[in-house]
Amino acid sequence: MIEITFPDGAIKEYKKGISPIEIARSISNSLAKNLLSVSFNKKQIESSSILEESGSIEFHFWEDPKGKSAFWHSSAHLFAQIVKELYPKSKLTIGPPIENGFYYDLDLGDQTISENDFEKIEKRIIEEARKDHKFSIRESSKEDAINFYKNYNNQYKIELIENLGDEKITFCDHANFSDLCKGGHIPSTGHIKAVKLLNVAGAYWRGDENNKQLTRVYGISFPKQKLLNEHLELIEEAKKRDHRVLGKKLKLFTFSQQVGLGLPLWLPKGAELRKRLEDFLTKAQKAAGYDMVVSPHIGNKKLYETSGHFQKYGESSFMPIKSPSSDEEFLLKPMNCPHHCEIYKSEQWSYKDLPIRYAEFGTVYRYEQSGELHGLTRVRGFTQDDAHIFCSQDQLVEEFEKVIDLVLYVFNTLGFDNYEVQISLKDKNDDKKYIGSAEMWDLAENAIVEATTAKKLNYTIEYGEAAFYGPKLDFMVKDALNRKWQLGTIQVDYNLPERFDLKFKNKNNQDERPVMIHRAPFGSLERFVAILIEHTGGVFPMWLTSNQIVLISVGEKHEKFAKKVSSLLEKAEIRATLDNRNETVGKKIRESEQNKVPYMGIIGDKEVSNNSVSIRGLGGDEVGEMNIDELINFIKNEEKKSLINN
RNA sequence: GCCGAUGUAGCUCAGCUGGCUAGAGCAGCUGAUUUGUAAUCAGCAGGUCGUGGGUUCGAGUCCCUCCAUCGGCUCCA
Repeated sequence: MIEITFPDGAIKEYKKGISPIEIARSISNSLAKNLLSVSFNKKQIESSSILEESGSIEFHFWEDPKGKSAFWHSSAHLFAQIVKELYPKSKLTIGPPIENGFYYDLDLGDQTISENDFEKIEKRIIEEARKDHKFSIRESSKEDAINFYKNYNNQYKIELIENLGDEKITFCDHANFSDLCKGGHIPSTGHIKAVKLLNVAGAYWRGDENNKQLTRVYGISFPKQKLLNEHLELIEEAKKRDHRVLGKKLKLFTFSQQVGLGLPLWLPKGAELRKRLEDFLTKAQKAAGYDMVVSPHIGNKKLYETSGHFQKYGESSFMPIKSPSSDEEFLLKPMNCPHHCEIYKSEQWSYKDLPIRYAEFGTVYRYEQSGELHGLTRVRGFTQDDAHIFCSQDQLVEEFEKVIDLVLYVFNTLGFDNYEVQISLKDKNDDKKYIGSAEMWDLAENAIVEATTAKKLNYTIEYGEAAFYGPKLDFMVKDALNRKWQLGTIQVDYNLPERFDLKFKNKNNQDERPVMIHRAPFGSLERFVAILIEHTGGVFPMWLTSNQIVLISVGEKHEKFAKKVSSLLEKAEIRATLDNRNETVGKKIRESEQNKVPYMGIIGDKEVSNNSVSIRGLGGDEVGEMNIDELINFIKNEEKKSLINN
């Protein structure tokens, strides 16, 4: 007998050799029927695996991410089976579950899969799923496994097997199909009731640009058709929040081919919004002891050679600008740090002066590859809310923590509560990508981990994601379609102070090197506004919106009073506009709704005689009739609330 | 940069398997209407169908080039 511990702490005895699905059945049939996957001693296994020893068990269902992942993993197997059937010459490579669905990378040889083929593949998948094939795991020797794939001439799988080392090699079988796989499947294909292939894309083998490009097919599957429909509706809804769509509708920004790719043009409303964000951060930074500086849009190439940026990015950047008179060359400023280093160097510093904090809304230009441009989130000209802190080693962790506070303050005020905190360290196996000594890197990495831990942030560590001069702490936020974007970033840097020979006098009147913190709470104004649009759906908080209230006059005879209200609101510094066009009230309200203006003030006979305005909230909330002073107070109060509440 | 898809008026889209002067709604302009909580009515104007080439008696429609956009990959100081 073996003892099985359940998540609630209950312990039950079972016969040795029992499988998890049998245990589930012993509890209830419906439990077994809905069971998708199982963890035994925290490790996800097959529900048909034989249990030889005591341990803890946890059942996974659709509602559980581990259940979904087993479900999508298994769907990828089914997909692969059908691909091999419809495209016999194709070679399978890898096909993992992802956050929303699964993908499979295929080498199709001279064949192609296009979106037109999806329907027939989906149909075959469901036909096959209905046959309720069992998934079963089978061990294999390395030799047999390699021979199996030699028959298929599949060098990819062979490479995978060869890289497995001494691990046990297993296949997963279902129907007449086998795939190299380490396990974690649903019991049988019958659970898969709906499948949708989403798109095809190119993807490099093992993620390396120098390798062959494979065809990646993305898909998603569900245990109920209804869930698929809901998922597709959700995607449609999310697309409506796309900042590129809303940015156009709300007249915030535009692009022009004449101006150039990835070079955003801010329209008046967008520029206003952006300015308000800048003012908000400027105020917070002033309170946190920052000083504003300004640096030019170009800099001598030598500046970036000193910093090391030119050696790293020069070839793949905008080409240097030559001056007419001599052989000097300038670069469009790709980052602000070297300029701030030179500003620091313009004076002598004592330990008593530190930390020095230079902030600048610095516009920079980077030649991003054309395929990477994406609305406002990835552009070639953008403004960083940049700052550089020069401090002593013993101030470092405290300064870093203060920056975390500032980033969190910005995120909280704007309602970004779903951020991920990522510590980006260097790739230990590829030192060539980085500059600076191992000791410096250790100091920098430790400082970040220490400060992040002290702030009790829930972080993940990503190796190989560091900047070339130092590790960083990134705050990642998702867009409407769940794509992750880096917004806030904080970086520790020992390298630039060295390269620029920065110093200060310490207590013993000796020269000492400051440490540098690079930081940007927004990341860039462009990307931040993009994500803000997608999160708010264009309904900005009162303090930020460019138009707080639209006054709507009912008829011509109300215009005079409406104008008076309008000018009184403006005098009170309320952002109000007057819609006195010769249109119906219904139409004016509709347009105000579409423009996402938070409040509408209706002015007709009643209001003129009462010396009042009737207020309607966005979405149809009736706020009520109020006189002008009340209205001013109301708007002011709403504005204040929107800034404090979050 | 790479893979795939797409590109018709300011915007959203129709235009089947190639066949007369390319359509609609919204927006715009003009006029009528002076309006009470999500679209008043009528008229007008607006497109060398992304670009350049080719096939054809004939191309928005088929083929190729380039450009741009979208979804990914790679990259992201």
